[in-house]
Amino acid sequence: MTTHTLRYYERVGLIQPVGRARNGHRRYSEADEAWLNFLHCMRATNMPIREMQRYAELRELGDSTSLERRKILEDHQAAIAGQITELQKAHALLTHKIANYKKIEQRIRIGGPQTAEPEVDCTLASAS
Amino acid sequence: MTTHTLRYYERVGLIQPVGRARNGHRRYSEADEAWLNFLHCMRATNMPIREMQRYAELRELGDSTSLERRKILEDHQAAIAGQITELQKAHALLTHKIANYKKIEQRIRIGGPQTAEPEVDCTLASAS
DNA sequence: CTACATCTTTGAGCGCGCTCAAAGTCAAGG
DNA sequence: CCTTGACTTTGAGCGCGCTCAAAGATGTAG
Repeated sequence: MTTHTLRYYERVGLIQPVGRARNGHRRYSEADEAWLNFLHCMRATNMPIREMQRYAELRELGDSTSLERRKILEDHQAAIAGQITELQKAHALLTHKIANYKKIEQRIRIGGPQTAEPEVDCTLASAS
Repeated sequence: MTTHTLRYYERVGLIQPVGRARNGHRRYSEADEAWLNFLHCMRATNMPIREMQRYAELRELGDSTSLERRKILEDHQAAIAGQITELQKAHALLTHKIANYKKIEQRIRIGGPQTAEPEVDCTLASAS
């Protein structure tokens, strides 16, 4: 996380004005770091800034917002589950395509028939 | 996939000029659809357009580019694996945080002690 | 014949999430 | 005293991946 990003997060309200040293420099407490870590983790899993802003806002309001905050996290967790599924599908598809390329390379090396089993853009459905 | 996106992909060379009906309208063949499906799958897993362009370019050049194309796919597959790991970590973290929220809500309902076990921004390391 | 919908083209615009530039302040080292 | 360097501020700029607007051609229904 760059200083630029930290400033940006501060500007858009993701983090509250943080403590300063005597010279005016920012000093991040451990609590700040934990919160930043959490933010980073959410961003890394594609939570939009707007949603993080909403969450941060509720957090400022205290425990009474627990339910709403929990809903946000549950929704995001579901989104993550969906992403994992997508990624796993793609991963499997790539395994097939890579194997196919290995076959092609084999054919080229042995100077075999160049026309048999042409390359196919296998879809997820028919991942041959 | 919107028509806008299809046009865009054509413009940037991800798909070759496609067949037309007599009136000039585009007609996508099954091969076209398979390729688009593949592109969609790669985009959905965060392959940058530039990399897809590179791949498409190599594809136009035929089997002799097999090795390089395979490398691209292998790299992307590794990237996907990394993403899955990240997502799984976040998923686990959220499970903990959600459980914590449920506890808080419980405390609120029974009017219990409001100060015990304050909320914590659990990190990945210490996901309590 | 007249609407209306659906495609075509080109080029511009936009939302997101940073990322950087410019100018200034302060603290320590030589 | 002077330089170096790390921070500060504000506001502008950018790369990505679409997304849309405007104007025009063509086909189908009433």
